[in-house]
Amino acid sequence: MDTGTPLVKTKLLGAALALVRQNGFNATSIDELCRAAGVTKGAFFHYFSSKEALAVSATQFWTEMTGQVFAQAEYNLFEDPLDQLIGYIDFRAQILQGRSLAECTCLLGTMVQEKYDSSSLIREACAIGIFKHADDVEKIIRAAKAKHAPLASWTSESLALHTQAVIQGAFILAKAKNDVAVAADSIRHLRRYIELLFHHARED
Amino acid sequence: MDTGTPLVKTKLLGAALALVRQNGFNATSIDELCRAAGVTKGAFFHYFSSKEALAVSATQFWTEMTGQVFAQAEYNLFEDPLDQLIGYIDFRAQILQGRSLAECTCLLGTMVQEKYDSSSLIREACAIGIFKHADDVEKIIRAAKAKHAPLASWTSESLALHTQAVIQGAFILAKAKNDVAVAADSIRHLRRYIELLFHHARED
DNA sequence: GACTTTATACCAACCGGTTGGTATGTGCTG
DNA sequence: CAGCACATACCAACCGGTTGGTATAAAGTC
Repeated sequence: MDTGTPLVKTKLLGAALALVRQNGFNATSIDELCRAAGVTKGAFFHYFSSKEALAVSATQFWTEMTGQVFAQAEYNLFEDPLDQLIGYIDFRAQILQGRSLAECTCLLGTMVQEKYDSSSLIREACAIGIFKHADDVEKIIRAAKAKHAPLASWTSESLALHTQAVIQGAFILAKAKNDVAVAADSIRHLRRYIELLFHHARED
Repeated sequence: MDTGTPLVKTKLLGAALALVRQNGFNATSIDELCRAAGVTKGAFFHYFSSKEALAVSATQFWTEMTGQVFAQAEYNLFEDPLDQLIGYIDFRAQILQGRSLAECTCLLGTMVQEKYDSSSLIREACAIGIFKHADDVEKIIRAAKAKHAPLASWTSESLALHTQAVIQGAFILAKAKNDVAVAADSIRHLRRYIELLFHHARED
């Protein structure tokens, strides 16, 4: 069996996801990372040329991982694209349940806020992950719009981006309050907005 | 004239706002802070017992500063509370115009994302600032709801928090894209949501 | 198929610079 | 001359990154 990527590298990336989501990127030292992964520093620099390179790899790792989670989620099986969209929103809310903040928040949102100005490489890598996911959501929205609200003035793209903004912002409120419930509340507002948007369009 | 707070302390706090918004809290060193403020390290530790204490002071400084900005904004003069609310949203969008990311994003959102798990003091200080502002918005929403949508099922509190989530999330997308326009787009969706919410209520 | 070469995968020790923080000094004010 | 408001000098710990090295295995050579 060949997994393609060596075990040590995967362990380092896994440790990076956990530690960066908990303490942020700058506060996570390479030594700490190696300790968590049970790996020496030499191994780290064998696989990553720098801490910045690890960050970029981590965003790719994250994007693949989460991409699979969403691709395998139930809501994709719904027939009506509007049901898929609402299903996606509900799925985002469901992910919050029973999870600690570090377990349910977004690595990319966390990292880009720290590094957007100091590392264009990391900023760009985060952007790719975020907007790729937004694009997946946009496909659903576009189909839903074509079917239920073809004349609506809003674009599928801007609504897709808005869903991501709400979710990212919900995480920040949750971190401030140290309680994921407030994030679920905000996602519920997002759900209602989308319902109103499509409900309104049908009445036109 | 006695400003109450010494000039050196104010200069340090001002430098802290600028540097933390640009590079984050962890990436901002005390030396760098002193250099930017034109002050020695001795002066820093004369006014702040630790870097953490500076962070807490900075959140209070920020909350007072932004509190004044919103208190003096035009939208407060509108008669109808719903106009005030829409005016507030537009004001938030307007702030983005012509400003760099570091100049228009929220210190508290930036800081709480970095420190929510590692410093409960900073987390709490950020929470106070964020939820105080949300409370100001809630007062407007409560008045608007009483007048235009008294029977609506959503609470003023959760809608106020949602406005803050959207704005915070919009900043993250803007940082990822390195472009404030995407934030303005999301705030426009927030505006439409509120309009739909109140429009819908009137039809009941 | 024995022998050499080269590349890979790691490791422990170490490096210069920076970090948050301190200890001590100094000038100014009442 | 007491005390506050700073300035200077310094420190141990930690930072990201480099070093010189070893063990293993694949690849080329005769």
